[in-house]
Amino acid sequence: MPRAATTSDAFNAVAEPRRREILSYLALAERPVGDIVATLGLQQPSVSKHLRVLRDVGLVRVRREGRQMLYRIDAETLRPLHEWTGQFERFWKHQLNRVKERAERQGAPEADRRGSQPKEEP
Amino acid sequence: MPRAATTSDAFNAVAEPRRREILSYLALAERPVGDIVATLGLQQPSVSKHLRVLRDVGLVRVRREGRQMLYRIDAETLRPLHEWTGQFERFWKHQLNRVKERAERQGAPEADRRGSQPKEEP
DNA sequence: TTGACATATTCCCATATCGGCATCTATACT
DNA sequence: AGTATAGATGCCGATATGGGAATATGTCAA
Repeated sequence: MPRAATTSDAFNAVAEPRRREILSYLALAERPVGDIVATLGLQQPSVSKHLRVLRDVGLVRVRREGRQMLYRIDAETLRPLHEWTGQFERFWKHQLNRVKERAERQGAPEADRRGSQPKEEP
Repeated sequence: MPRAATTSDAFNAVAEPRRREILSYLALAERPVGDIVATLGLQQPSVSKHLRVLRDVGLVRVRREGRQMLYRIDAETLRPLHEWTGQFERFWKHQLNRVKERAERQGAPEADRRGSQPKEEP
């Protein structure tokens, strides 16, 4: 079984750096494909394909405007990603954790062991 | 050119659902491989491989304890991901945006056009 | 030592990927 | 109608992937 399709969810779609760049760029404003090509310095077909993926997972929306296609972001789809990562926020939020980690690693000699929770948050 | 390696960065490593599950599980406490296998119901070799990837990108750390390998999360690596997605937070944070979007799409008829920024935040 | 247990690594395979290049479609312009 | 412009799609090839099964490595225990 190969890797999950890039279009399977936002996580996979966003794994590609170029796609991230495109999204960041589109966060500024709605833009036609040509602008993306010019700004990011990618091949036009390449951009179209990336946009296709982003479109399939619902990260962007399109709208025709004469011969151009105007892409705008639909970041709502990115929310789960932000929230999922937020689950681990406590691990970096306060340097306090560093202290705690050291303590757990060195101190508390054999108080708890395999199977017990090194309680991260009291 | 194939997709970037899963070990190329946290974005790619985390694109795999099973790897996300493992991380969430490890967020609770340091755990030996066997616990992960039992809890997530995956094959042992599969878990080992996933852990290998997570290890390579620095999302987890290992420590030997007798015959078991105790894995613990090193979520610091996840921080860039959280921050990158945070860049788009304003798109969902307040419903205000919905209002603004409607306004931009319909109102302001032909004031700005191709090339001008539909300023998202005043 | 030998054996049992915990985990890691290797090999095989079907598949989706991204880039490059060529081509197709759709709209506009004269 | 004919041409130019904006984008999309199709085909190709090299490659890393994740699952499965088998096997290897490492540690403890008798």
